[in-house]
Amino acid sequence: MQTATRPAETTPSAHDCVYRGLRTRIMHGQIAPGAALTLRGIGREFDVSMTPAREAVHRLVAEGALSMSSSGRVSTPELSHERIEELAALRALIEVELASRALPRAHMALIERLQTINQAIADVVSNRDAVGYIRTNLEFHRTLYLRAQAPAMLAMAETVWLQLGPTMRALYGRLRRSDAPQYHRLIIAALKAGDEPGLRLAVRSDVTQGLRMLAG
Amino acid sequence: MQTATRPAETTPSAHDCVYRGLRTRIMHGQIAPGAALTLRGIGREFDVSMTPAREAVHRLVAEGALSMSSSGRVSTPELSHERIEELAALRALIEVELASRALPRAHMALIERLQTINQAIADVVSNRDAVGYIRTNLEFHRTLYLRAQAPAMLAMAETVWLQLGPTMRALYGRLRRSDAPQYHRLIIAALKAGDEPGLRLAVRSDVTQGLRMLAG
DNA sequence: ATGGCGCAAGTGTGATCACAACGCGCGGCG
DNA sequence: CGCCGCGCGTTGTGATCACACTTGCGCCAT
Repeated sequence: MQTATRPAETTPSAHDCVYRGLRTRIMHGQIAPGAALTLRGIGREFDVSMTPAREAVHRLVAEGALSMSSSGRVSTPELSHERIEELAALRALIEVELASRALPRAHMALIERLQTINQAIADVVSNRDAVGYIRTNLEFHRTLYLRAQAPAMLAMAETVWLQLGPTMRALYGRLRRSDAPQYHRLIIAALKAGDEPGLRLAVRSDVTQGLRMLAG
Repeated sequence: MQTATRPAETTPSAHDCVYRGLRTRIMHGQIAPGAALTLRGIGREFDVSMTPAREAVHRLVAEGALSMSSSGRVSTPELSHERIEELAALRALIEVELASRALPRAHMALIERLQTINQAIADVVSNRDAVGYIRTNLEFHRTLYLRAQAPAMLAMAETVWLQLGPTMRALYGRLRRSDAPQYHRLIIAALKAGDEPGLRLAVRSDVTQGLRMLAG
């Protein structure tokens, strides 16, 4: 089965390829909550055997991105309100810290890139593109947090994003279209002003605003 | 990641058994940093084939408990000072929140159990039992945080403990023996008094005190 | 004696197979 | 007409095997 393409000199291990593919799909909300997955189906889709598919699925289950029934059947989880509230609180805790650490290192080039991404968000919002909205919104946050130089914290934040992925799409349906970049502008303003309390409040508000209606 | 699920009457799968065995060993500091592991060796030790051993190892690598070289060789990681500082900050963020959420639900039976565990800590400390100290100390924190009714946060905290596991033992060697339960007593006192700011400070101090000397 | 080279043992990866458990649908019975 | 039981297809699990790659050790040439 490993006959098709081997162009690169570095070996991109199959299970990692499957893992990344599924991971971005889940994080971007391309899989509905409650959807079932099968190892053979995944293997067929990615042109690998069951072994790499099983490893990728187990890894995602371990990270909370997928849930596994007692019989081993795998599906995307449907989160309870309590769990959504918890994950929102975790986002607030970690991302406020990441933003605070990124603040002293945020120079003008970063702020301009954030503004560019924010414009892209406005575009996908006007196009009713749910997946594009989630992806671009996460890109905004990741771009800011990369400046914090805190890989372990960023990994934790991405794990939380991953767990919230499938429900994000459901959230998008109820979300008012126009208020998407509202707190993003506050974040950018606080970055420009070097206002740390304002930045913390803006990030916390941005993270909490959408999730509150799902949890409450 | 989810440790709360009961296996019920079903036979626990082999890879999960290997995973839990390795996980507790790593978290308790029973494996030195930099030690190498082989899939066939693990399989031989747990009397399973390579397949469950590989899954368990990959899962631990995904959680940051083990590190994998470019050739796929697996060993326990040796953390940099920056990473230790990050993980300590994460502990502070998450565990302070967990303690704060546990405070309104903490009744007398819980406080008594914490005092019992604290006495056990004093015992193992006097016996120079590093592994026992780490295990009992984690039991103290877990017992408190279980009252927060926040499984996602607790899972995050345990992931951080897991990553710090191999270096915890190295920390224990430099640690003053007598000051171990010092902040624990402050935690218990704050719980008794219902003093939330005091509790937050005590937990933050307890989490940060030992790790600061490793990171700085 | 020492440094480079090649072979052999060992390791991770992925495919395939045998097996047990679960789910679902069909058919018979009340 | 409805309900229960059973059999087949499907799924996850774990063992085994073939293969590519790394590693480390010994041997030969300088």
